[in-house]
Amino acid sequence: MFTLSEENYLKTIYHLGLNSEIGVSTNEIAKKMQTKASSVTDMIKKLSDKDLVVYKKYKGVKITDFGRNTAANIVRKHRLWEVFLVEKLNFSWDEVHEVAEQLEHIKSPKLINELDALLGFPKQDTHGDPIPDKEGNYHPLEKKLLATLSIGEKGICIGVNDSSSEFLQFLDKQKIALGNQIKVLGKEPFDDSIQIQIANRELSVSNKIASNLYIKIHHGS
Amino acid sequence: MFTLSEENYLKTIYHLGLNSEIGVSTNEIAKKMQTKASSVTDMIKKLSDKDLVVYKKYKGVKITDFGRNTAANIVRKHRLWEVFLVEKLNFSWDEVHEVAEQLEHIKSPKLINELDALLGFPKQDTHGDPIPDKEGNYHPLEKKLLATLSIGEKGICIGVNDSSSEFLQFLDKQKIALGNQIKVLGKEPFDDSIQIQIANRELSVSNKIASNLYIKIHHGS
DNA sequence: ATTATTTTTTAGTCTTATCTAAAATAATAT
DNA sequence: ATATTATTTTAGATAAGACTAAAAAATAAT
Repeated sequence: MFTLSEENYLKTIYHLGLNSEIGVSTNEIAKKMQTKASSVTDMIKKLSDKDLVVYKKYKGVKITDFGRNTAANIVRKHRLWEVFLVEKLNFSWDEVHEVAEQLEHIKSPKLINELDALLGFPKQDTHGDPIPDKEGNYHPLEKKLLATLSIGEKGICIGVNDSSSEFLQFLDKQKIALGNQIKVLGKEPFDDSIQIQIANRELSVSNKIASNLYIKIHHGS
Repeated sequence: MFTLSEENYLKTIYHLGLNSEIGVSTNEIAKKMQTKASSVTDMIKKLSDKDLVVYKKYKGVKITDFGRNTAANIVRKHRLWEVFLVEKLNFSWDEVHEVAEQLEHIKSPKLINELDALLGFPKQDTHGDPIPDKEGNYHPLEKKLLATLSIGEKGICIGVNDSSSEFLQFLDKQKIALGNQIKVLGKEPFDDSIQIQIANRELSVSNKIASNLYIKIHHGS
């Protein structure tokens, strides 16, 4: 079994390493975890001793299969708890993260599998992120950032990149929700803002917003 | 906010002090928590610094109003989670304790109050113990140990003293459940066993069992 | 190719929570 | 009242996880 700290480091390494083949650097981890590089080095050695990562001095870390599996299980717990909080306990999607950060460390396989069943085996969490199954497998959604769409393209709003309270509350205020259909009406080169149609309304959103909103593209029909 | 360790010590002191006016001794705490007396002394000082207990050297500790309130809140969380695990996640009553020990430390007032609502504001947990309200108040049930009843007395089985898996599984096997009506048919002086009638069956239970089962007495009618 | 800069690691310190062994105090027995 | 025993506290050590400051290695710049 792993400590709270080990689990948090592992999760960070897992997320940082998802979209890159090369190792994750010490500084990257330190920045993400708001800690010092020396603390990261210490912890990396512990994770390496436990075969969760492969560590080469000055070369960063790479997660092992065992580490990836362990991390996916923590992510599974985090996301299932998020769904639970929203669906069963009336949390809004900007309130769930902090509590899920705590709940993800609870150790009980039965608990999490029963929770999964209670929620009807959801495939995505409330931010549109996929929920790994018991074996750690999941299907990443085919998605593009709104900012990368061309004029005329349309799709469904399925996730966020930044899940800070501020951003999520902004979306709520603008009545932009997951599941909404979005169509790009125009793009303004001057400030890179984007004109969109969403739920029968027309809206102009800044590039910053558009860079944090994931869209699932309609293929074919 | 308090550390995991502080919360666990406080909870133990709260429980040990419930039925006695005098202070709780260092050794009592050490025994209950499976730790050493010197560790208890160290922690007692920390709890005292935080005004959770009053500590006089060599005289044990007494919990303060603030400490009692804090402890009651942890107990509230523990017992609500137990109900949740049994009612919503198909746990049996002998499986809940270990997981609830973890869940009771999750910090989120909204979480626990919504959970309370989801469960329909239960007043007792699955072992018959009362659940404190938000303010830390609760009504202890009027209860007697089965071992203390006289021949002919009857009542309802409402709680257990020992909530170890072994004991709870024994009760399940004997089909003794909370809510069952029990009548004392006889007492055997030789081994202090007790003959009872429960749900139309007659049963002889040992003194050890009878000393761990709480009965709510029928008054009047 | 040698500096200069950035990144990473090491060495040493701090805090929290634990322990053992010894000292101090309290309780008990004679 | 004093000696014995039991309890509690202190002193010092250890391990985990974090930090600062300095050294080492890798990268970038001239």
